[in-house]
Amino acid sequence: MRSIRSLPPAPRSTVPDKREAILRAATNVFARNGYFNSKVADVARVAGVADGTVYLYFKSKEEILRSIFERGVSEVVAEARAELSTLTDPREKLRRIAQLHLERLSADRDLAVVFQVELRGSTKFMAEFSAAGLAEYLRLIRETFAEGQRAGLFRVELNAKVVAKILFGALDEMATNWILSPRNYKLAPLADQVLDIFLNGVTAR
Amino acid sequence: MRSIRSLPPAPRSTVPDKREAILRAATNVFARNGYFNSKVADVARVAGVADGTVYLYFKSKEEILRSIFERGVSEVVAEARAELSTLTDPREKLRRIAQLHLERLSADRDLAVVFQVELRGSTKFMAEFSAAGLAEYLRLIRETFAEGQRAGLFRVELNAKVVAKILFGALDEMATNWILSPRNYKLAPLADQVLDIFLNGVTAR
DNA sequence: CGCGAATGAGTGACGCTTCATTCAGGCGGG
DNA sequence: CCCGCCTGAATGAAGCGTCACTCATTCGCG
Repeated sequence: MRSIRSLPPAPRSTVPDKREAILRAATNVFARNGYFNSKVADVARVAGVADGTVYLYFKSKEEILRSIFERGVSEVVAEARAELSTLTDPREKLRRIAQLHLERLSADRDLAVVFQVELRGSTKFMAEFSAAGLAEYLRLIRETFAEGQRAGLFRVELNAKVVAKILFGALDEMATNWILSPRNYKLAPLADQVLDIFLNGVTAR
Repeated sequence: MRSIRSLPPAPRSTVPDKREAILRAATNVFARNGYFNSKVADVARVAGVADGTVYLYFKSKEEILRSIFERGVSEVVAEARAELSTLTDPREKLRRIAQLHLERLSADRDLAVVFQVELRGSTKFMAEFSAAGLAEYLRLIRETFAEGQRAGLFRVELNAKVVAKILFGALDEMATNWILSPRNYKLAPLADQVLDIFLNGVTAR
């Protein structure tokens, strides 16, 4: 295991918002070492605060992870809903969802690692993830698809729930592969390739 | 955290192959509590052996997880290759791959949890997983798809790598959702629904 | 009786969390 | 205008429970 010590602590004076600094640091440390292998002391060092300070802002190590997760989900869902209101064609909506999904993950690789890998690392977090954010996200996809079915664009015999999972799963796999790959390619353009195949598969003829 | 103590230890005499018993027990315990929250002592109790005995068969706790993973992957790839040799149509081959994928996971829920959740819980295991088994599995899908492209069945402009990831991702999401769902539905039939949409999306017209 | 397999209590390290102490800066009285 | 008081934020050393792993001892079979 590589030591975290190689990273210099952030200078004391440049950290105005401690809570924010701790969340950032934690995202970085968790992404590098994994949640269970990360020490609260590492997070504190990278954040430029003392160990004890972490506990002025978070009840426990676990709550730090939960906070990273909650903020990420609420931001992305809000952004997606806002963007979608400007579009009418369900096909364009789905395309925009896919683009946002991959754009957002590729914009912050550390956050992406936490979401794609660390959050999946225990049934407990997974269940939470599933119950809270993922469920709502899948619902967004499902409803958009159903809208397209009613408009006669998509095959009506398809189960919207299953379809939503297929699209999400395909995007999720793109993201996970991108994180694990040593190659340095662009993630976002894959959204269009996925949508191309997906729309072809579900379009009514 | 729920105690493991509620499970009675297996009777001493009924455990002929200790290594096998430990692997089974570990799959069960890891699936219930997560790898990092599981104690070697729990695994030993469920396996019906003493703590120390675990170390006669495995170098470390981590090696137990690795062994579960290696056996699972090698079995499934071997089975898939054998089955595929009896088929000629690439479309049928892909369908069979998808069916096997979901059938195998639904046949052993504990194993499925370890594969879908626990194995993803650290970039380290993920990277290993990716390098070893998953890469080969994706290659199998990709080559089968490319075969169909050469035969004029599938759209030649599609990137076979991306297509393989889409199919895998969709199946993977079905599996993960099934594990996390409290509902008790059949996983395997979803393979056909996924393939239906997938083939529709990639077929040359 | 001998020997390899199995045991499980012990150990040492580790890391989350606590809390007695320090520090910084706003405020009021002289 | 200055100074010392007070408050709450910040500190970081250490307590304390937890667990992976070890090894001296026992077991049981041939």
